[in-house]
Amino acid sequence: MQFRTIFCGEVNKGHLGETVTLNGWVQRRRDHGKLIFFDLRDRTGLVQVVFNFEQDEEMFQLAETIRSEFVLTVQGEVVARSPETVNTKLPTGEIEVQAVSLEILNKAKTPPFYIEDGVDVDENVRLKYRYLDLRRPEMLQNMVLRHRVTKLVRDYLDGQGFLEVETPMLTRSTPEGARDYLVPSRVNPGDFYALPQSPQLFKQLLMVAGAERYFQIARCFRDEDLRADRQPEFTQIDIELSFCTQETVLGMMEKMMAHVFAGALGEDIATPFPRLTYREAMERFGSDKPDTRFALELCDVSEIVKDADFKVFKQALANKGAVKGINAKGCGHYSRRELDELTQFVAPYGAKGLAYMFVENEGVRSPIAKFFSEETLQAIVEEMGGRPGDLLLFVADSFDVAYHALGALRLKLGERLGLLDENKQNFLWVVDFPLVFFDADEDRYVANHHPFTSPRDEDLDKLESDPAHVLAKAYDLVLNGVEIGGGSLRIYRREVQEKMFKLLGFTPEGAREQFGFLLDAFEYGTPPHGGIAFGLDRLVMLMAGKDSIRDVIAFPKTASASCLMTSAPSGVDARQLKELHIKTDLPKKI
RNA sequence: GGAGCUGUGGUGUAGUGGCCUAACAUGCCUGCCUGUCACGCAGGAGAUCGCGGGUUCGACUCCCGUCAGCUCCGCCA
Repeated sequence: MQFRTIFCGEVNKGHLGETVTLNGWVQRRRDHGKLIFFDLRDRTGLVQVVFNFEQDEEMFQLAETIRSEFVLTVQGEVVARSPETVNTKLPTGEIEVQAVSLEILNKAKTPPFYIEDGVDVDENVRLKYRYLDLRRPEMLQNMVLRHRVTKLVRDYLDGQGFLEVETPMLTRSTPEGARDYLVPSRVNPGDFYALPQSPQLFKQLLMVAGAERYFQIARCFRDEDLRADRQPEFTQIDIELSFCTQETVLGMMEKMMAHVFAGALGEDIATPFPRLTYREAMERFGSDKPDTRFALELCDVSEIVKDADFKVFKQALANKGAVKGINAKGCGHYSRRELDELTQFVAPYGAKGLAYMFVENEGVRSPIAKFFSEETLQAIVEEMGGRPGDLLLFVADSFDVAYHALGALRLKLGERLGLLDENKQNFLWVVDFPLVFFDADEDRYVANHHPFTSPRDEDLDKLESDPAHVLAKAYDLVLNGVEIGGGSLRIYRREVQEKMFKLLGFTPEGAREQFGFLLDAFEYGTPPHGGIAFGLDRLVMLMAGKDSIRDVIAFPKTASASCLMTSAPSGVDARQLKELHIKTDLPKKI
């Protein structure tokens, strides 16, 4: 007989008296001799199933053989639990299912770890048995959240007239930017495709093609070292539109974020988002992706200390650097050991030391206090808003090092002082990025964003004379100190694009060889256009409250870019290599 | 390319030179149990302490190397 099939987590008092069919996995078995309870689990949750020896001896004996993670189909009557046996911890705790038939669809080996939330298992094991890890409700919820976010994005963009278009995964390698993943071409021996770092050029060509509004949930690949928020393959919400201004893009994206957060988390996000210029972000927070959930802003005391006779500060200023500080509010009790720890913390960012001053009722206590006049010390304390009980920390170095070190230190202090409010969603646009910066190693200008980013109109004339001070029509979206998206208005005139390539050190021939198709396209009526790309993994990670994008990617890679489940990457057999005309040249293993 | 942390039954941990014939919890197996829900009770099996070398009378413990995972710096247009 066929009964209504129902999800485990959705059985409720409305089904009382009904006989239903349940499919799922055995979460836990509680065997009382002549009475057995199971928690049956599916995507939606748990429900308790009861087997009674007296009701059906044969079925009871079958039930006795069942173990964790067996796959069952159970038919049974939904009955109310007596008040004293209600389980208030379970959404389905007011009812249970009295089994009338049982079929074991499949047995299961004992899993290497318990399928439940909050298990503390080595990530090696979780990744090797990812299919079991994903059974845990927490991980399932992350997948559901990710699905909802992409659906909300699609719905929103569809409503705005965007077309979802797929662009190639096998594309041309470009030396600019990150390392490419290369794919050998069998048909063209010795030639390689590259997997896309982003669909950048294709989306611009779609604008030339008249698509006007394009988006894609696009997989991107970068062969660089990994981090908690960086995987070799990751997903972008890639967006481009024609006939737009920067305001059009930012306004539309703010609405999209509000739509996504409302739909997926039920959270109201206030728009418009605050904006900071790149310069202001660096000066106040030492970062181009500031976490504005807490203050602890950087201060510049260069002007105040410029005449003081302290060698470290003097030297930094003589080298056109700066003396920057941060007021660690309420850290006046820090020990020598804690200060050493902070000094060690900033070392990898290039800071050669960390000067400190304790603000006390009697004045400033510091080993370097003797180098400054009383007035200077007072001016420093005043500038930094110091009150008794505060600790003032300083880095004197180049601007780059001072920002980098203090920006990192600020985050560290924010974390230590418990200032990272997990209930806040602080969106922020960072705008007016420099178009290029000078790379001393390569002895040339390098695009800050990418070579297709448009300079601001008012800076066009500086493109050749003073490129370092040209600002770009570029913008990043930052959420709680994480860069979740970035974009720009693009260059759409051939002559500007050629100037840009020249600035970046391309010869006309070199530019033509690599980007000839783009330059050609620009001659056939290219509309002004621009766009943005969001890191879907990072966005979902933040929404899920996780610290690593691995938790929101179904099958992620480890820090050494390998998959512990499939053992990718792996060697291939000689025949495959021969067919591709590839010889490996590896150092001999000892 | 560099730095740090971690690696002990299936899982999570304890063990910092002889107390280790490696402990605890949980899981697993067997038996008992009709209202449990992290069920309970009794019994049992299960680990060459990541791998290789060294120091030592003696190494899970110290040293060197190596592998794997994690975190960070560099890198990531």
